[in-house]
Amino acid sequence: MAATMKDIARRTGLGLATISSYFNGGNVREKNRIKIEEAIEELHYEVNEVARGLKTNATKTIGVVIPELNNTFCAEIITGMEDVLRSHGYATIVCDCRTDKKLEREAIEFLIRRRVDGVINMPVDEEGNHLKKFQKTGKPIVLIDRKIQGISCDSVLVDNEKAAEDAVRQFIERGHRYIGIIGGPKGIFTAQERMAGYYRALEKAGIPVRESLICHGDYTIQGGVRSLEELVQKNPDMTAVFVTNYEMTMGAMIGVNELGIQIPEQLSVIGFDNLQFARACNPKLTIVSQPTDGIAREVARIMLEHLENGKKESEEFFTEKLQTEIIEGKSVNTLK
Amino acid sequence: MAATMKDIARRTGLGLATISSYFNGGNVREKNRIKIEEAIEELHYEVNEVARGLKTNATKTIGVVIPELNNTFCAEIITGMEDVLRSHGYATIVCDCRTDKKLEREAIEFLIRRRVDGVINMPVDEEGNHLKKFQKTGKPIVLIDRKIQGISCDSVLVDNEKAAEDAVRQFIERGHRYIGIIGGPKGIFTAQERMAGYYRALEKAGIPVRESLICHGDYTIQGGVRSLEELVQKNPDMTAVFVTNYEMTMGAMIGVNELGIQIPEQLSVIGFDNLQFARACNPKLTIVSQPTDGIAREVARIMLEHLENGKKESEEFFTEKLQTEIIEGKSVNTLK
DNA sequence: CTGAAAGCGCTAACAT
DNA sequence: ATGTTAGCGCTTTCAG
Repeated sequence: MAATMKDIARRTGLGLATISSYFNGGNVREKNRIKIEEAIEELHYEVNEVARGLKTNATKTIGVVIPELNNTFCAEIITGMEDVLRSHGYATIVCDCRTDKKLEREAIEFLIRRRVDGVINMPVDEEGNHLKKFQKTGKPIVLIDRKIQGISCDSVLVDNEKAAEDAVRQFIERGHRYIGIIGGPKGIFTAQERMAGYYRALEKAGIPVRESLICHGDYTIQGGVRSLEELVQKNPDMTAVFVTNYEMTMGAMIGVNELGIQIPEQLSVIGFDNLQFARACNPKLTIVSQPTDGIAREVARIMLEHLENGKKESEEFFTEKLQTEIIEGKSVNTLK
Repeated sequence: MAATMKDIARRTGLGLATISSYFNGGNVREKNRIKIEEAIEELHYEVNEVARGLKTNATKTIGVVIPELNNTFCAEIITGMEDVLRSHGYATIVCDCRTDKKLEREAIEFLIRRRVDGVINMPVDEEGNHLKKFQKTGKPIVLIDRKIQGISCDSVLVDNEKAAEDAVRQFIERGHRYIGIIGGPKGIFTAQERMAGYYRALEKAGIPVRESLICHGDYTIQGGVRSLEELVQKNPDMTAVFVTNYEMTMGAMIGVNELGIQIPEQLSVIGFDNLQFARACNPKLTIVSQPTDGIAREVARIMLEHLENGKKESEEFFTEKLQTEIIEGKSVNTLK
């Protein structure tokens, strides 16, 4: 068994409180401090955070629930958050709910049982029912990518509608009129926003919407492949396509390759996320780039603020909206 | 404050042991079971795993320490492991050590303090010093991608040497003689093995090794870009290049694009990992594919076996070696 | 500055 | 089958 504080108390002849005080930054006589440190060394003592957590009712652990770890956007966000949280002594338990509402709810319950100090969630269930129970604990929740009515908490979002509008306008300005979109699942907030941006850009330009140019993918690579094939097949006159997340962008490129379509001569493309992938494409892809690292650090910062300063429930909750950026490649053709 | 077992004992008029027994699969009279369930419902009771962990000396938590979460190979492994571990009630704490030995050691200490039941590690420190302390707890360790002398534990590896040899032989059989390699960091085990495979393939074919064709990257995208540029510049006669991980493969493709090199006419390429990326390249990339999901599930399975069956320290430790596969694309030219 | 003692929420004997 | 009780390792009064 691992050494305990009792062991080191016995060994040094000191009382428990002194040892505890040593670990919690209290004042300990120089002579005793040395004795304690020797004992720690010899006994290979390591604080038991579990016991500490039980006593202090704070586990120094944050639960993170995301739809797919295997999605670059999510993975990048987690990397950034984990970095800052751990540097503040917080552990991160990541739960991948596979874009499944039931699993998402179970993940939250799992985290409640483990008494995490806070939850960071990129929600699948737009109703937020899964969060109600955690909300009752009074511990902080920070949402990524979506605000939820009825759950009072901070949210860090991206201006998805503007991102999509900008991308589509880019096509329009270059003379495109038959512009396809590979959107996300209808139930997903970000997907709805991006779709709204598409509509708005067309509307502002007075271009009529054609149903067959709109395709709802599922944010996966295979979905991207299928959607691209479908769009191309249904719309021989389509000159441009906007793809609304990274996985589907990769899928669309696969489709383009496998169909032998030339970019941008036969088809102009604007993708989403992952600048490096865009650079690796030939020709380089124009993409909408989200500030992933900024989101990650912002989310972690907000969470820490709640945790350390004990931000009260009564206070106002923030909704931060970060801006995206279009990184130009050579995948958009200028017509005429 | 959250409800406790005491609360539900009071509410039902039952004793603590009965409640505990209810939660741990013991026999409880039908009438009481109903009362208990009602109380749970009304009080929104959720088991406190922290307290349980303190008592049972088992946190049902596994620590995972990896070099880069932001590396697709790692992210995929984690996804798979987390899936099976959580379905068995285990939480996963992931620590990204940024390929830094000091951070790796700190991560392990962090996990020791949190009393995780086991550690899964894709080690950066080839000496394994960081694991010594955890080893003393007698709890299980499973290593990914590398075996470490002196640390007795199971390991799940990939046959890297053969993987590289196969790839290089593929070039040789198609008539290539000036074959470059973008290897990994010299200190990394998998990188050494892949490099060894390169040497072996050349040796078997009687092709002399030329130093300038060997480049040590750092397993990052930028490293891949730089390495490709360097190889091309130093070796005007190079006709093929083998890239030894995914990130550098993407980097190499970026380099190829930015230098305007035609694949496979001017340069043949074999990459590593990520079939989907290979498909998205134009032309489709030939790659060495690792069985990531297989590794993930195997690692998780081994860990669970230790945890549930209490596999003894005295027993033999396994070293499993999984095979890779070459997925052919159109990026390898046949010379004359 | 240090020691003694209570208790966080749970499990696991041991009684009944 | 159910109740009682003693800790698990720590923090935190409260005394001294």
